[in-house]
Amino acid sequence: MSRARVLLLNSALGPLDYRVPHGMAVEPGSIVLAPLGPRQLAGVVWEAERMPSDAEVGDNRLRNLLSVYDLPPIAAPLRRLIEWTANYYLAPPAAVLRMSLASASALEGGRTVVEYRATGVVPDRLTPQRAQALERIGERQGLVRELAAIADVTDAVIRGLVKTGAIEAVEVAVDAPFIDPDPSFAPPELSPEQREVADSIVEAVDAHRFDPMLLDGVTGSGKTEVYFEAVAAAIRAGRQSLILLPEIALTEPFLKRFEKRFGHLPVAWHSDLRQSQRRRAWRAIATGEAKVVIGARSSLFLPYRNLGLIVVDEAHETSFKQEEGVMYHARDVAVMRGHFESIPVLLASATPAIETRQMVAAGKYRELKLPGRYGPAQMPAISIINLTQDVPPKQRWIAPTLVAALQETMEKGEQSLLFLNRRGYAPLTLCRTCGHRFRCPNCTAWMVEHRLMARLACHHCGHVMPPPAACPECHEEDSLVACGPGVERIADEVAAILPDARTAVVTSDTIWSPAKAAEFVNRMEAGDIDVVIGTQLITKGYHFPNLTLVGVVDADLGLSGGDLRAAERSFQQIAQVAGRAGRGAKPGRVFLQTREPQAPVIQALVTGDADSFYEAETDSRREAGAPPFGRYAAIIVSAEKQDEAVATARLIGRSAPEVEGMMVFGPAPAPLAMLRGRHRQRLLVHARRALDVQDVIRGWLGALEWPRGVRVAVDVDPYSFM
DNA sequence: TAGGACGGTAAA
DNA sequence: TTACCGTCCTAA
Repeated sequence: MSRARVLLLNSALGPLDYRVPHGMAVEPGSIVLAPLGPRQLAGVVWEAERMPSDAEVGDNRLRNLLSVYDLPPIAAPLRRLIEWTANYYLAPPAAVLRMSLASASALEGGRTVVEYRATGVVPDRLTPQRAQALERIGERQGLVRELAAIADVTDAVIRGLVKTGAIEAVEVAVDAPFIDPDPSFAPPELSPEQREVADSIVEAVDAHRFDPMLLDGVTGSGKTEVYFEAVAAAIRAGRQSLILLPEIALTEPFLKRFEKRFGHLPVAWHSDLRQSQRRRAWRAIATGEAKVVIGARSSLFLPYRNLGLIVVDEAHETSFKQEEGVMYHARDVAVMRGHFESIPVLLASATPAIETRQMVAAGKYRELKLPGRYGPAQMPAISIINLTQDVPPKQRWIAPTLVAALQETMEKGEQSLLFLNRRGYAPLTLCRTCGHRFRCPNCTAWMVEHRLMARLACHHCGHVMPPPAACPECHEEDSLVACGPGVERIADEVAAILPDARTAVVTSDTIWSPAKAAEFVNRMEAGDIDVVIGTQLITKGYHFPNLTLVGVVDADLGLSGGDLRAAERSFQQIAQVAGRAGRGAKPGRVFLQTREPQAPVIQALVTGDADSFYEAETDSRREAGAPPFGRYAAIIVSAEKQDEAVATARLIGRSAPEVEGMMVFGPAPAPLAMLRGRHRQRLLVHARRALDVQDVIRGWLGALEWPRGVRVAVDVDPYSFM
């Protein structure tokens, strides 16, 4: 009797054992359909010794597997990655597996239609109509309606012929195949330095060995062109490449660059794919048809048939950290996948994370440096606007110096960018009469005014309401005032300063699809926009040669959060947005508006001395035992009833084990004490690096029980402390 | 007594 | 997670 351990697509369940019926062949990795109670569920056969089950079930109680899907099995390196991810991030293995089998419909097969063609069989009764049909159809194949049209007979005649066997049905795949990118389509001219770096990556691809690398070069130094050479090498070697990007809404310019280099588009993978696109992409990835995949972080777990290279572009981006469900960091998991697959992993960034720099310093990652900007472009000059001296007028946020710079730039026919990482018109609305503030009913957050949509919106749960005419508290009319600036308000200010300027607001509210991104890029390139006002969405990957002025409206904003990465993130964000200026032949200027000109971040940006800033940041992390020198894990308890959340959090706090090298802080109400209608409490675990803190937490929480409806999530290596 | 809401539990 | 079952309550 043959039994198989199966990991089903049900996160609440561990692995279950099944009987393999006679005539069915399975191996570890086989994708199978299994009965579960009254239902049927897909799953993957696993090595029993690697996936312990909590209760052994006797042979007599096993049920038969129903079928094996006609798909390549999940290969061992991916199975190891799924195990590693589940173990490291304290997630159910099935939850990780679900990311690999991301499309239920893809398992069933590609979409097909039934077409018809002649078989050569002559029907018993060959009526004139039938004879005419067979003669005219000849070798042709098509839908019934099409054949009837060709033969100039009715559908019924064709169907009659099908019945007699003179015409047969054939299933035809409707999904058009993806066209392979051509590695030799338009190779770039690389500088000698770029060529050297590219060759070094290509060598690693050809050697098919695990080789984590940091590709470090200022914005505009041509990192993309360089790693495209490695992608070309992988295509030539017949292997697949995965390029991970942080945001997919703005991949449009990236896709264009790819198409220019390789002649065809890559296969895209992100959460906004339609079901049919998802199915088609998944199958192409699993069969090896997709040679290059551009994807959001979830593309990391897909079952590539023969992966040869992973690139993590803008690797410093914190959006690679998944903040719900399986809370993994795509950058780190990418390196693990490279390890299991024995392939190179390239982390590309102009502003690498301290964690990544430390891996280089420790000799774990190799560093490849691109020295300067490519071609004639120079790095922009960065200057400070001290907001305590160069004061904007009341209810305005752009200082006179920056106003003058905007005017000059526009007069020269060049483009400007104002950066403010705040969506909407104003972050807070209050009543002048009674002081009432508009709060989200589901979250600990203010309702943000969006004039373009004529709504107040919560940025955490999506709750919206029309802007009220009167205060709901004191019923005073026309008493509501907008407090503070958002990008929409800055756009109004620009319109007041430069009445002739053509402006564009670029945020996730205005650029929510690849088509919108393309439209914006086209308008920008055509010179139809003078001033762009944007959030961090604009910091990523755009290349506008005529953009010569960047103004950072509030350079201090990123420091307010106060979490351990605030200064670093602030530096990265401003350095990235500054990098949008002067990417063509014309030199760029950058102004930082700040109230703290002496802050280390600001000084590092102005002097260009990033190294000492990073050194100081790294030292302070080392002293605090913060990542990457020590580790954190957050335990987030949430429930609809506040007392249940508090009680469970206290129970967890009380039960914390005494472990050498580990400290537990809290519980305390989370900064976002209420989110989407759930009350939240947090505990923070700090551990020294060598401690297997996951194992401790597993044992600790595993021994506890809490009421239904209370959720306890563990965020290993947290990035958000909200 | 039928039917609905709720909570607990099994699923191999 | 989902389906099912038992318990308890209410309306008829």
